[in-house]
Amino acid sequence: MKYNIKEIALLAGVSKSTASRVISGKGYASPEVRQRVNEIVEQLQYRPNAVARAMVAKRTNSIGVIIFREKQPIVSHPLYGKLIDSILMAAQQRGYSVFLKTDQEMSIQSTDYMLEQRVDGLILISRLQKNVIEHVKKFNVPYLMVNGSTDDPEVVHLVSKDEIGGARAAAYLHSLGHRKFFILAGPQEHRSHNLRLQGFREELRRLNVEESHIHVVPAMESDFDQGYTLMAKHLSTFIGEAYSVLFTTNDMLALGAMKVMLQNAIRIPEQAAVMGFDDIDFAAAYSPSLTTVKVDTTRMGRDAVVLLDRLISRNQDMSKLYEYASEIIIRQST
Amino acid sequence: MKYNIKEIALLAGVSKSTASRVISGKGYASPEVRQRVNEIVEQLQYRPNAVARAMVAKRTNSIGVIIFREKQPIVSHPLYGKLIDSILMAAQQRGYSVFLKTDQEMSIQSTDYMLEQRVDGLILISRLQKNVIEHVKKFNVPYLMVNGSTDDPEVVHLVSKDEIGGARAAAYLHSLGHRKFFILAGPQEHRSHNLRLQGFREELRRLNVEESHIHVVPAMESDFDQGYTLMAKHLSTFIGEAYSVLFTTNDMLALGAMKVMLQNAIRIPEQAAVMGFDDIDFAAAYSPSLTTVKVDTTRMGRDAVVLLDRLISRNQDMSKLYEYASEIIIRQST
DNA sequence: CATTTATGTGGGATCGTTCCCATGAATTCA
DNA sequence: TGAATTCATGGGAACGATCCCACATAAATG
Repeated sequence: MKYNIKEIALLAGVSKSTASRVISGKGYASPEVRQRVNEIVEQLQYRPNAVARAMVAKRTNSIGVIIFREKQPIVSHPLYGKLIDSILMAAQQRGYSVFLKTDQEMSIQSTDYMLEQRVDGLILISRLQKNVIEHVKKFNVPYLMVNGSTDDPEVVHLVSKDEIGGARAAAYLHSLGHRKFFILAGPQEHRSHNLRLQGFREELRRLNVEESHIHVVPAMESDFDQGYTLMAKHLSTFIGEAYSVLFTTNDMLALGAMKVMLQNAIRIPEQAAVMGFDDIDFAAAYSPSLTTVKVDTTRMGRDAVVLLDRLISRNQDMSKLYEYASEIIIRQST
Repeated sequence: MKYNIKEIALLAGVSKSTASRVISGKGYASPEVRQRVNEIVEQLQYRPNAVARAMVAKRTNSIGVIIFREKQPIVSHPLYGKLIDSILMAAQQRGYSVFLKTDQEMSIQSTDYMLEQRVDGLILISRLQKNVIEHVKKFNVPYLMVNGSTDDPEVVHLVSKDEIGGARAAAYLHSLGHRKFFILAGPQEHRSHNLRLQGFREELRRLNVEESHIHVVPAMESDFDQGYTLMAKHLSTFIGEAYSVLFTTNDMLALGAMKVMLQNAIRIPEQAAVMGFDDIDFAAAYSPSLTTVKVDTTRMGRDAVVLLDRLISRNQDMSKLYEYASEIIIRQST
């Protein structure tokens, strides 16, 4: 049922070398021989064994994507899902297969089986501990990071300009006339949450908004439930002190908070505006739809593959840091 | 920088056979030798080459997941994302790596590179053409289908009991007192959409609901935008003829439609109730949250891996059809 | 003390490709 | 016509592991 190239060669009446030349498409072979071999291949539905090929080529034509989740599943995460989607698409276009792996604790082991030379390169997504980078480095497998937090100048990494995004959000809200800001800030050990908040506050300072008119509530998680819970808890403060706008460091928090507000008959945006960050699909779908800062995840994913591909071919020195601008998407919530 | 077992053996002062025995953990080796080899392995951070291993073992310890999308990216699809998540989790637990591939047209080629013996088995998700199954069959790679539409009794497939789910939804809505039903029905060539609609109508018939009190609007797509567009178009009918409830064959359609209703100040559920199908995460998050029929995707994904694993070990005849019950989740929209 | 049995170890074939190199046949050129 | 060149093919090593089998050596048995 399963043939190897030797059998194909035998049936075509040629040597396996010749058969190999025809099948792989490199090297001499006369038209007649070519035809004969191809016929047999077609007839028997022969496919060269990728493993054996990889063995001699020292190239598997596959890449590994490792993504670190905190608690929840990650593929179904509205943001990371998009990222994976675009990575998948770009990789397939370039002839790469994709190994996908998620891991809860970003332990050294989680990368281990990717380092058994079964992938040509690695894309590491989200934050990870320093020792893991060290570990991966040791194996000199080409790799890069997307939205991770590293200050290692040797590591190629793709990040969004979260600080600028935060600043823009602040400027935009201020321009609408808002002067009292309520903020739900996701885990500060996360690069994005941290920078988004920083950028936002910085800009408010620049705009001379009084410090006492800025209320920051720290969030331990960054999901819908957390947004809901925190807003429910602080609703009285929010209303009592008449904050006119809520800014959150990601969309999920915003949507969760918005749900509380809607349940309490707060009219959005008339009574209070809401602005998130990420532009996940549901930001547009929610009612009212959510004004947010869009991160072009799709482009980041595509670029990650392109860069990794280049890294794999080792044919050029490249810069290490790639930053992605973010864009304000105005919707009904402001 | 990269060592092979021969070099490890040399440094440990043993033959590669002995080294192999220590490293793979099968076969004799004296404690001293064992220790010596392990030391070298640790010191040089040696990892056996997975490709070479796969070559002789004829086992790659990886499985392929192929998922067919119509237009949009699929991983970020709220339902399929979940499925993939659980497959990933289960596969990792069992020591499998996962190749992920999405394909627009479910062409024969899309499975091709999975058939080069680089995976031990295949999980095919969503519908696919008949000839593709034939093709995969030819290669006798173990495989199974999740939520695909096939009547081939030889193919192992996992499906949700959509018909029963539809019936239950109808019964539930009827029990609430609804007598005029407006339905948004997704593409009928899809197994799930088709069966959900059938089950729903069947039950209404059983409950003696007049045919003229059932209005079915066919949808070409099954996403948010489609739900929005169709509801916007048929809103006057909906209101004019005083339908008291909207049922859709999936949540995305429901959410899209709900947005139109909210924008037109229709009070949900007082004025009109809405019920979807799937129980995607955002069904709970929406405001008002959506009553729906839950499909236990997580369990399906896990089971798919378990079954495929069994199929790979070829050690038992197993039944071919696995059906998953669905459960009504009551929320604010009804 | 000879023989069997247990205990370790190493040699070499094997998996299915690719690719280098040698070799033979056909063609071109002086 | 003989040498150089091109064209076409095949032999065999290599990739890096596993694993069968043979072979030592030591321990146990009669």
